Amino acid sequence: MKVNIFDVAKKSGLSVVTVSRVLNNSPSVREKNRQKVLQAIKELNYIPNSAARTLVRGKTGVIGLTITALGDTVFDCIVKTVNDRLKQSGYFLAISISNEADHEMEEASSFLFQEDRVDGIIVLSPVREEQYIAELEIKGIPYVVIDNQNEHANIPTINVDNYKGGYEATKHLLSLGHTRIAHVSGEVLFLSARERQKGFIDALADEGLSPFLIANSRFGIRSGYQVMRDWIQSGQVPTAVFAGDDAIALGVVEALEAGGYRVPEDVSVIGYDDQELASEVHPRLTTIRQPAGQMGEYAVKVLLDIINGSPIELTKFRLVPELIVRESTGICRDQRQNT
Amino acid sequence: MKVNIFDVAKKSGLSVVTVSRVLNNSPSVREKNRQKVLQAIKELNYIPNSAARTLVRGKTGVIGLTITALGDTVFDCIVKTVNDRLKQSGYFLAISISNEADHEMEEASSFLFQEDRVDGIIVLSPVREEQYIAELEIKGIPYVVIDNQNEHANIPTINVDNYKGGYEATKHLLSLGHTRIAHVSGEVLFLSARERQKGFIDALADEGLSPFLIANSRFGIRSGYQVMRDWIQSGQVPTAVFAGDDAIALGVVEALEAGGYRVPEDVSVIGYDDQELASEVHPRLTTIRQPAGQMGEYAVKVLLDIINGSPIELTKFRLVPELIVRESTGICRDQRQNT
DNA sequence: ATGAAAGCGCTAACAG
DNA sequence: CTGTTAGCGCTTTCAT
Repeated sequence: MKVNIFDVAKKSGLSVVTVSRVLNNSPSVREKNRQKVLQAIKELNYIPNSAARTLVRGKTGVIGLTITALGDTVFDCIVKTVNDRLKQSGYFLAISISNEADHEMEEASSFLFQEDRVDGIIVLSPVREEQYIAELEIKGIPYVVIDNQNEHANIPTINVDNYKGGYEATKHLLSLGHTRIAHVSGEVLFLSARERQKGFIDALADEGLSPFLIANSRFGIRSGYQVMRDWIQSGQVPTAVFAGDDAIALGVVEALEAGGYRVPEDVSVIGYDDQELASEVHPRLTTIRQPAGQMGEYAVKVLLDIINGSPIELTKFRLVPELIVRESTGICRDQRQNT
Repeated sequence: MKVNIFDVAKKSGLSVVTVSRVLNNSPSVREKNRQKVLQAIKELNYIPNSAARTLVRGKTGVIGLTITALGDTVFDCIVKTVNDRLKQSGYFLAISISNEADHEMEEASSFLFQEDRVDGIIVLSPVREEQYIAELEIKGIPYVVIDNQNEHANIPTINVDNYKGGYEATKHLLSLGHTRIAHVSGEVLFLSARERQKGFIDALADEGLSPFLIANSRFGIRSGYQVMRDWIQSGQVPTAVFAGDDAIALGVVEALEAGGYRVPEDVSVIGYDDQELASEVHPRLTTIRQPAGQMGEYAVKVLLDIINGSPIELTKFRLVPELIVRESTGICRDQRQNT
């Protein structure tokens, strides 16, 4: 049943070494023999045993990526890019969903951490960052983390400048003539949420303005909906709102429309992330795009450099997000009246 | 740097065999010695080499799962369940995103297929089903496919009864007094879309009714939006619509509200899948829930049975979906007037 | 209860 | 250009 390299050698009338050579594309094999081997491989339906190869080579050829949940189109894009880039470098990608609901410390380790199944790991937006890092350090597994929480950590990271994102989003609103601008943030527990908010406040301050309203809420549609509904009920309606993410933005839009306000005619709404949803919903969301592809690229580059022991200049990257203007933001009504 | 079992043996003053025994929880090790070994392992920070173990044992202990894209909360749930169930059985899960945009045949194989890195594979809702299956069969890798496209294929599958889903969704609308019911389907290229539509038509027929309108469209928000908008513009507004999935439903609701219709007061809308979105959007969507958890469970069970050569009674499962009533459907207005 | 020895399938020297 | 010979790190007989 199980056919191995010896079977192929016998069948092709050559030695295992030669077979191994054609397996590894060694140029030093007579074309005629190469064909014989290939032929035998095909006939026998032979597949090299990866465990044996890994054992002797000392490396697995696979890079792991841990992620906490699917259902995020930005992550999806990152993962796809990582997958492609890795393939180009001759590596395979293995993804592991780390159940964040797992009983605390119990088993922080995904299968990737166990033993030495991967040559390196990309940690994507971890919840328990410290734990992961500690474990990886101990085990001596090369890694890089994308979107980390602890800004002080001196580890290889790929991040996006959330401060700038918040700042730019607000500036966009400002440029449209808005002055009564509110912000619905995601959990301030997240560094990203805090940074976006900071950018928001500073952008306003730079114009001598202060926030019309700020709600420290949660990421998600319902959250945005509730906040906006409450504001409407209390008669406090801004002319523009900067939402902590696209889901919040969607909720805000829903609440606004339910309350009889039109977006963007009556109030403008800008999201964050540029999830797939953002360009499908009506009105299509103006938002701050995460440079997902770039994040994936850089992560792979940094990780591979570390693995190969390449001279590493820099292992901390801070990428910049991009403003995507669509339909949910427009000139401030008050402004329009003046014209 | 690299510490192996011999180092542990030396440090603990015992043989590699004994070390191996404690590694594998063999009961035949004197408690005192077990402690010594454990101690040495800890001090040396020893991690067993999985390649070596795999090589000698003949099995990897990891199950692969291929998926085409993240961003789907139903898949997310399936994957999480699979992950947990597998862990319970002592297996690890490795996920592989199969780039469907890949140059055709070129490299249909994910890293999971290459060589023999996994003991079995769960194929989740494949696009190029036939190709996958063929490859898996040739390589002799145990597998099971969830949500397959080819209804005739005689392979281990876990499916959901989409016909019943479509039928029940329609019956729900019918029970609310609706008679002018329309359907916006996903790509009829998908077996699931065709089956749902069939259930829709049959449910209507059983009441002596025929579809008010049917649009063979695509899955997605914009698609639902466009179809509904066109219907409204042409003055053909149903009192209820059965959407091929939750995204379509969301688009339909948006178009309806943009057109001045209220959901569910003026027209009822039912979705399909019960994506996370469904319960977050306003109004919260009535929908047909996919039994995601169950799918994961059955898939693992079937696959493990195949791997273990257990006497297998059945390898084809057809699970039943569930109607989740929320806010987007209500009594037909005409009906209400009569009461 | 413990250990010595024989591989698991493959590749990396080192000859020829 | 091709083959012989050692292992890679671990588990598994088979003794003791």
